[in-house]
Amino acid sequence: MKHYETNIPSCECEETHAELVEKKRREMPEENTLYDLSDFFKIFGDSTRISILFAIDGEPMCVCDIAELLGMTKSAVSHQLKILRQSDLVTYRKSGKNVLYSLADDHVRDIIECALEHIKE
Amino acid sequence: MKHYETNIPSCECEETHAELVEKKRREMPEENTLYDLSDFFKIFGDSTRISILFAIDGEPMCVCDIAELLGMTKSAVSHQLKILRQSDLVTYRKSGKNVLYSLADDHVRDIIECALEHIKE
DNA sequence: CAAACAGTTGAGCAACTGTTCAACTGTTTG
DNA sequence: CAAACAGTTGAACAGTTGCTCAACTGTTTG
Repeated sequence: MKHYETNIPSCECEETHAELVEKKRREMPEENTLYDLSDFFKIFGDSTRISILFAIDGEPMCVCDIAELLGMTKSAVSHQLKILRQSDLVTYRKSGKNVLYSLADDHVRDIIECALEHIKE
Repeated sequence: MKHYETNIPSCECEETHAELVEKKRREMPEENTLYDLSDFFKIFGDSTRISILFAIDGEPMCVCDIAELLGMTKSAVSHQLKILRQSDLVTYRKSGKNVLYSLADDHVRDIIECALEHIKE
């Protein structure tokens, strides 16, 4: 669509597209980075896990209490906590019969905050 | 399980848990906010969509070129673009046979940047 | 106008995901 | 020690999701 200068228009167009694609290809992040990014967002892409993160924000909570707070079974909560644990988004410490979960770091809060701002529009 | 007023200690513990749960319940965001948040993150939780967002960052691209860049069919890309359109994360304008997609706003960049920082640790 | 191309769309399918259920471990307490 | 409770785990099932395929619309170009 650009550069019809001399005579071969459709060809020029092809070139332009190819060039743009090549430029973009060089600018793209590594494939692994893209997978890491989407995997990271995937964790937050479930309302149960988001709820758990809010629940344990500030003060740690045990599985039993989280389950009651969210109106879910301990099993369901535990399964989700496992995923959050494996992603290093939460930490835990045992306290007698209970296991107290807390947010791993402030970064988690930041990202949720960042998204909350986008949503409120 | 509650209000054994006078003498039983384990009951005290129950009370504490119930109080914590109630406190947390008051601090939790509205249910709809939690769904909105997770729905929002869900969009980013797919490597194809993340790739598309990176692709159209800076300079707009047509569906055909995005497809070539990512090594996917136009159909697959179009399906994902529809989702991104419905979430207001991208905008588009027609240009002859082509449809040029771009990022809807800088907010999108911010959030991805925010997550990228968390990942690099 | 017809052929070629860009893009969209709906149905169908395979893969994935979240919850439930039941069985299990480990700690506390009578 | 046994009962009760907190938590974890794997299998199974239902719901969701992303890609493919084929058919379609709309624009350009010979």
